[in-house]
Amino acid sequence: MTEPDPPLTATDRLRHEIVTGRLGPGERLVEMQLTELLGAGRGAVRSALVELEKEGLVTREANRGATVRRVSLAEAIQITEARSALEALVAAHAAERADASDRRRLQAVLKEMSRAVRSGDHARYSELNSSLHSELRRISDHTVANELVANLRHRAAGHEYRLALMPGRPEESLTQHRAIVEAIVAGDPEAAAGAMRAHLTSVIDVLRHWARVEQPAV
Amino acid sequence: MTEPDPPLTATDRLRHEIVTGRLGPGERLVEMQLTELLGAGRGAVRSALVELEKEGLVTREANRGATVRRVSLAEAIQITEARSALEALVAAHAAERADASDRRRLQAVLKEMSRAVRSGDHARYSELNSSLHSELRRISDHTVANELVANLRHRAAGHEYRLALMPGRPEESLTQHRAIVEAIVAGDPEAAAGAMRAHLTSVIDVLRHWARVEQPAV
DNA sequence: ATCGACAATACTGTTCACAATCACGAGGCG
DNA sequence: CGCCTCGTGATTGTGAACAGTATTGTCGAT
Repeated sequence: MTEPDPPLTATDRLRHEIVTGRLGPGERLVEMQLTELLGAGRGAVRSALVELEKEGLVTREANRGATVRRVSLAEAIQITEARSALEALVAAHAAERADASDRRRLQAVLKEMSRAVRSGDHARYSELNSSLHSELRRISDHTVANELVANLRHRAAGHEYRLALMPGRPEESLTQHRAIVEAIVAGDPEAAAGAMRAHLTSVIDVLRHWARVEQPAV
Repeated sequence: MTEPDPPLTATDRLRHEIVTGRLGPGERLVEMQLTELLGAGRGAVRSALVELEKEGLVTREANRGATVRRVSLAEAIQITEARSALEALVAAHAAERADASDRRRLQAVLKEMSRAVRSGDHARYSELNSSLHSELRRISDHTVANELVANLRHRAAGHEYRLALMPGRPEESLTQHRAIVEAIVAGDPEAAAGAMRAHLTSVIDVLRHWARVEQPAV
């Protein structure tokens, strides 16, 4: 009810297919086929491809068509670095602006996350993680940074879905989130930015670890 | 000869018209008129409008057409904050990767900037400023962050062109750039990031100053 | 004179057909 | 046997016409 009108566009649908992995990296995106898949005219499909190219989810070569973008681990690291810089900014702003009710809500989400970790409920934890970020987005009220962050999260989605499966990772992630929330509740922008950076730095470390373990190239 | 093929697209031309101010904020962008201005078909024009909307230079309302985006001072500040976070990252990476020849080039550019300030040559200084950023972009080798920065610079172009005209501003800017270059030459990522942040923080301060001086709204 | 219905206008959004381009493979030629 | 040339098919890129929608101007009633 709070949302007045979410008329999912063709672009939204196509993006969803990509970030959820139903259209895998390297897959060809033929305009005519997408018209059926998305139930839209070729014009709308073309427009969607142009948009998603700007978002970094799709590559297009002249006269050769579009494919789902293949993002290397090196690029995933860059994406997360950029996210780190921007989310630190968001956290700092949130720390400056959070009022009493905001703080209560953040602590409530955190407590639920803690519960989800104890019971090993990954799906629930991931969902709460989204809630937390959503709260930060709202509180920070930093449209520009938040828009860029949303884009970057989509881009790296293919690499980050594995994070939750790492043994011991949820516990580590939880303590980091706790540090972030505490800094914001304390109204300390510097600490909030630092805690957020620390969180994403640890994500980057995991990615780097994989870079060493897995085959370097395809 | 060094550039193999720069076939300026319709999008590039339209973006140029906007960032240079030849198409002012709020101006209506009628597709049919743009076909003549850009020498392209309506399809290409539509595509360009979609792209520039994603870049934040244009707003489009359903069935009501597109206009040049009006970016408020508050938004310009947000844009510069995001730039600050990302350019700090770029500077840090540059500090880590710069080799001997990179350092020489940076110092050469800096020396020329100093000369341009002494002779009061604003145009030359602005040009060298671009050169410096271009060097950082190359040295840092951080595709993701640099792409976002380029976008943000375009967005705030309408507000930043006035900066150079402020009395005493070039001198202040020069010492800040010197600090950045010195940190990179010293190979100190933390210092480089800090110096870059300080530079853009001072830009933000100027914007905030204007926010108080000028009429809040149009 | 003010307001509402209603027609005229000016666009955008969509569809269709066709031209342009590229990948692939067959066939000729050294 | 390798390489170049030339069809052929698939797919993108483009132009023109048409439909849909918001805005503006007009006219009559009150």
